[in-house]
Amino acid sequence: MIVSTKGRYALRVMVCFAQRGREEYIPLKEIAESEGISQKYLESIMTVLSKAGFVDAVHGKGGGYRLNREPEEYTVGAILKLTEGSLATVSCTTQGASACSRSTCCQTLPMWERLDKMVDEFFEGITLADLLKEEQ
Amino acid sequence: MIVSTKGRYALRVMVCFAQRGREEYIPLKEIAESEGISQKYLESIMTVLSKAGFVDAVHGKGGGYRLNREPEEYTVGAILKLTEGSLATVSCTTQGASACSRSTCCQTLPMWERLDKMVDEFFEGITLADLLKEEQ
DNA sequence: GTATTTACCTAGTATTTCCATGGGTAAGTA
DNA sequence: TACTTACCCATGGAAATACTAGGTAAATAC
Repeated sequence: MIVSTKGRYALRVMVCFAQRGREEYIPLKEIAESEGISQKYLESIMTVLSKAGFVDAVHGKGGGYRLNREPEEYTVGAILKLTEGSLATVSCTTQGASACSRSTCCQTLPMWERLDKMVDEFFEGITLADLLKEEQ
Repeated sequence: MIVSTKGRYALRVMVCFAQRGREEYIPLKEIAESEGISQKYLESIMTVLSKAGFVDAVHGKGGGYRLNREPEEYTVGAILKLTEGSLATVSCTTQGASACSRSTCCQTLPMWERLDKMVDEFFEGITLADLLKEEQ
């Protein structure tokens, strides 16, 4: 598995906010219920999104969260990298060249690097606006 | 991370066998030492490769393992699927359509399915022979 | 036929990551 | 002042990961 619930939840929630527009603030409780996600768990995810400036937060009644920018301006890659920390497919490529003693002669490393690049380009090529258009 | 050490070790070991040809059997101990992998851990991986008919095993002195087929006939995908069990990037796509109650209306599911397909085609498009040619 | 070498089998275990849960505090609104 | 909301910190269970340990069975060499 390359993406855990944390990143997947973050993405789904961001899609929700994108659908709702930037007119009003939506409380976390509402999003958690409509998406069927644990409210407490979602809190920790929203904190990350908020601190990174992906969403705008307001306390008190009538408060909640909303997007800070237009859906076109968020790539799936940016959201996932923020919440997941890394999207590396193997640890070989994450830890830098010095981590694995065999990196200089490893026959499989170039393949992992190509895969990482491909996955990164895939995620960077999709925005929230693209996901909104998605139909089943 | 999409591929754990188990799959990565399996791949590296298969490359080793491919490099050594099918003339002689190579004992696990030799491979483990040259690759710097725990001998005992590698045992469990070789058992899987052996049972699947990917390698041929012979007991006693002069015994060991060797490839059963030519390097061109092994795709990276086949080796990884065998040892990792699954190469699904998210659990949404693994557990079948019924697993996630939101699969029919999920705005992100089509993206995960496209990613899975892309990754699968990537791995299926590379053989052991291709890895042998790899240069750093 | 005994010793050695190798693969094969079963079980256990320490560590880490994942996926939350619980309880409180601070900020803003009616 | 009461209420609603975001924010903060600590804890815990479950599963996976990456081994480790100790034995058994098969083949070969002497």
